[in-house]
Amino acid sequence: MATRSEYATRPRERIAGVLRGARRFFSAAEVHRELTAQHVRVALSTVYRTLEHLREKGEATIRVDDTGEATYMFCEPAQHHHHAICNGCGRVEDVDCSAVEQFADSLRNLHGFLLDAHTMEFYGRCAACR
Amino acid sequence: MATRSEYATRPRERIAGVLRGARRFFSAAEVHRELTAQHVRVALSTVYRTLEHLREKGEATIRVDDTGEATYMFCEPAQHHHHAICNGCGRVEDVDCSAVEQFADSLRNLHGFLLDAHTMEFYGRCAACR
DNA sequence: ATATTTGCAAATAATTTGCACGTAA
DNA sequence: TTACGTGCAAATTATTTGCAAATAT
Repeated sequence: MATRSEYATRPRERIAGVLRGARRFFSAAEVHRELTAQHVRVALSTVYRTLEHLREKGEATIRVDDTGEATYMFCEPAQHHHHAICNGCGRVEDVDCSAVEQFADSLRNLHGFLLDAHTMEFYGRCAACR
Repeated sequence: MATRSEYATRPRERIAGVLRGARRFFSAAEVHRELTAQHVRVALSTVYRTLEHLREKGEATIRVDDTGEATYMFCEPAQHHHHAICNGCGRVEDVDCSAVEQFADSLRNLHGFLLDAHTMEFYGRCAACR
């Protein structure tokens, strides 16, 4: 027993390589396109499975963009933080925000709402793109 | 000229009626299911078109949920505010948050990031559900 | 009248799945 | 070996579109 998965295969390495290439979110189609450009043939379904696999391992974060497409990015365990996404290059910066605790209090006071979780994203221009 | 659309049709009234029924987000499928339950026959494509139409008119807000499904809710012009979504009943409460201005400043100072827009959502239990 | 809206069926797009074959350990 | 991974093609799901018929103004 103690069946642990984890085979280091070429397709997986290449897919992870694409994510490692830039700190931004990639859709399965983008990863696949990138690999094709590198003359690496991988099935699109494998890209989907691998991205989901990375997420299960906690190595990647998922984000459903406003068109409904799922995108992934390498992202540390993420002790709660938020993302600032550049509209120019897509680069993502982590934003720690402890001030959120205050929101939680006012939410309870003003709305009687008990906070379990929250998401925040900021869009704009990173230092390099503006 | 001055071609203005806007026909008050029965399907549109019924679809709007569903949204009016609860202050929460509905997917096209949910609206359609609801109407079917009310013995109102409307094409699913009409639901899609009508929801999108309501959004264009500024009467409804769209939200792509974590599964990638588009959902809509009636929502006032929305002088910038955020949503507190109940995990129990889905009810949505508006959360005004002027404190965000402060975030904008620290973002610029800490990351050199110029903020254009942002989104925030809070999940938890509303007063009625906890 | 006539411009807009609807229903229906077919087309897309993103994602998932079944399965025979390939491969890491 | 043999359990896990991959490719491929077919199946799902959510959403969109073309077009003739229905409807609001």
